[in-house]
Parts: sequence; structure tokens; C-alpha cells
Amino acid sequence: MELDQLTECYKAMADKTRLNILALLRHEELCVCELVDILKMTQPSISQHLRKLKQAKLVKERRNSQWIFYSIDGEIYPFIKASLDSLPDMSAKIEELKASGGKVCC
Amino acid sequence: MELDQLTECYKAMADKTRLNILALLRHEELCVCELVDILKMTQPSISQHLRKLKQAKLVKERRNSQWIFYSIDGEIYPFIKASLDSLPDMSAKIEELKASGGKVCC
DNA sequence: TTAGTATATAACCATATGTTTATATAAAAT
DNA sequence: ATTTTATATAAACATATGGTTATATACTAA
Repeated sequence: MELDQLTECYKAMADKTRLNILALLRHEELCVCELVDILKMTQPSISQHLRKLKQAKLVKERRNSQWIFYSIDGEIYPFIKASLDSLPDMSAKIEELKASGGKVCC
Repeated sequence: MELDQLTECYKAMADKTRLNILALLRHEELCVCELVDILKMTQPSISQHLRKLKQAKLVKERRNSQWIFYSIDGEIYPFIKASLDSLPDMSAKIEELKASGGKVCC
């Protein structure tokens, strides 16, 4: 692959918050406010991290009324599956979100 | 894997020069001055990039008299093979080095 | 032991990055 | 229409990062 594209990809992954986001999205698509809830960070911060991931083509978005759901993309990277598989399991965090009623239903 | 270790790994890969170094080392081990030669960058700059890669456990070093040879490590990362396989082929650069007599022989 | 070669480290500086606060946009609900 | 909710963007600031120059260390050769 092109070094510039690869550099952008690894730059996008070179942040703990963004790896957390990818680890979460690996389980299911989530909207911004759900990620804010789980990661306990401000909404603008999460939005800007998502923008970087989107620019690197690691995630894609889908609008559903007032929510925008983000999910894993990364199909342009041959190594993406192996990389994502090494991320820690975050299902507990998602269960917590659901248990606390924080899950957006749609 | 641990998120902190993964973050360090992706930070180490999040730079074009370091990806270049990894792409070169994928072919064969090289010493600092050979990398300086090929990448046309200053020696301290190359050394500092190598330090980052070493700290992230992506490369290892081997001393042979006055030279220090660097080679790919990365065995702690399950995804490393797939990642390295996506790097561009740099064999031409290494051929150039050999043709110009810049290769250290030992 | 001294000079030369290879590499590492340190100090400095300019640019990039991540977070915060404030504001803008877009859709929904009233 | 106006308010509320969800998200994005912008400006400001502190910290991180990468490059350069200067210097230190380690090994070799004379």
C-alpha cells in the first residue's frame, strides 16, 4: 500500500481514546452520545476523534434521525482484521451502557 | 492485548520515516549508517526513530564491532505480520545501496 | 595512546496534536 | 415557530513530536 495512506491509518490508531473507540465499535455500531457515556469524555473531544478515524477510513457513519451511528470500516486495509482482533474485549462496557438505560434504541 | 502497549506500537508506526525503516528492515537487517544513506536523513534523526521503534518492541538490535544492526522484532504483536506485509516493497532501495558500495560487509 | 568511525543523547525550536469552552448546525418534539 | 437534543466546528492553549546542531560514548585502527 501507499506509505502516506498507511501513515494516516497508523496515526489514527496512535491514540488510546481512538483505540478504545475502535474496540467498542468492534462489538456494535454506536452513536456519539453513547461513546461519550462510556468513555466519560466531552462530546467535542469524541467527535474530533471520530473525525480522524473517518478521515483515515477506519470508521463510517450512518445517520438515523438525530443520531449519527459510527461503525468499523477499514476495508481498504488488508491488515485491519488482525489489528482489530488484538484490541481488548469491551463487551462489559457495552453491557453497562445497556444496563444503565443509556442505549439509544432505533 | 493491553491498550497502552498497543498505543505505543501504533504511535511508533505513525510516522512515514519509521514506516520506511520497517519496510526496509523487512528485507534484511541494516545498520544506522545504511539507513542514513538510503533515507537521506541525518544520523541523529534516524537514531531517534530507531529508539522509538525499539522501545515499542518493533525492532531489535545486534552489535557487530562498531556497527549496530537493526532488524524486525514485533513478535509480541499478533498482527505484526499482516501489518508489515502491507508495507511497500523497498528492495530497489537496498539494491541501490549495494550497487553504490554503501553496504557494510560483515 | 591517539585518531577515526559509528552511534547515542541532549538541548533547542518549530509544528502537530488533544482537550476545553463556546458556538453553529440539524433534526425532533412541543 | 420555538425549544430541545445530538452532533460538528472553531478558537485557544498546553503538551507531544520530529528535526537540527552540538556533544558524548563505544569500538577500531594506527
